[in-house]
Amino acid sequence: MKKDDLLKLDNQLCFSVYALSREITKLYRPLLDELGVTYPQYLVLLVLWEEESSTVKHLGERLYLDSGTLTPMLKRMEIAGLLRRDRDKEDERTVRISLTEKGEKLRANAYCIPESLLKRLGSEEQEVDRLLATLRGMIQQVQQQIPN
Amino acid sequence: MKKDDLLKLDNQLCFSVYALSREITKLYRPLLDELGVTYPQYLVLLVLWEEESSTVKHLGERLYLDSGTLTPMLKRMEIAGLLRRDRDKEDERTVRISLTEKGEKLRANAYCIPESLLKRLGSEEQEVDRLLATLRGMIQQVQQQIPN
DNA sequence: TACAATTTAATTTTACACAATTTAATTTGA
DNA sequence: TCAAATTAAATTGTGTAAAATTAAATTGTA
Repeated sequence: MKKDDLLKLDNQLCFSVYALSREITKLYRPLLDELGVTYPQYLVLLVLWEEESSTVKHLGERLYLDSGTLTPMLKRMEIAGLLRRDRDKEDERTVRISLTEKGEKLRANAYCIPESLLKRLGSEEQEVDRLLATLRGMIQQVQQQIPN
Repeated sequence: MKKDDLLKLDNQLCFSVYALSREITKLYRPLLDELGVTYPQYLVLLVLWEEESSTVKHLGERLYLDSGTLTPMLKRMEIAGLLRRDRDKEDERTVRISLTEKGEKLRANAYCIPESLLKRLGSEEQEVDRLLATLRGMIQQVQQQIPN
């Protein structure tokens, strides 16, 4: 790549990833509105649908989000009746997160969300899996310790 | 894919894209801090470094951002001395955006930013180009009119 | 045992994102 | 020509993100 091209917007991997992420969020929004949740809340629910119970720390690890983002989000989800936040008795720093019935029930109506993207892409499952693996590998690479 | 797997976080393309985008932003942050700009401001600058002059509308088209996001951002960049915002005399709805000398000078120190990602990924240029093309195609696919 | 170090979540601050709405300017069509 | 429709940017309101900081709890070590 010529040096001049290095700073062209269309050559920025970061921008394509960023823009795609936002476009997917936008695609999902009307469907998520029907569920009554925002996109990051949907991601929280995905984790909780997989696991009986979680903690703020664990959700943060799975979603690469810190408690600055999670705490207000979880509070709003608690207020909305989707989950409960309980201080762990054995270690009071830890806050356990568990779904309510209401939160669990939402799962049944959530299949349309990933399906909408797969339909839009019209790709073979294999292609999607390969891309997923690529992206996950990249996340690990980017997350590596900064040598500075 | 089994129906049950459809809602697993690790199978969500949307999450991988979202997480990667945020990790790249995080990687860039210290470098951008030295330039004195945020990541979205960096994207604005990339467009302006390519073009003599732009408008809020055009920046929005290139970056898929609306004026709710752009206007405050551009205002802060104007205050920081990076660019100017001028009402177009022929169509007063239009606001022209142009770089100051200070804004232009930043370009020379910006090469390290995309380079940091390429170095972290250690990929061949061809691989990156192919991935870029894939992601750009996906953006178009997701952006297509909603058939509802 | 006492205290320093570390951990967990909460809080504070700043900057986005985006839907909805508003304001002002321009274009369109009768 | 003029009102209706459309456009461009600004504003409003809500919800993230993330760095920095704080408060409380727990762990590690002398």
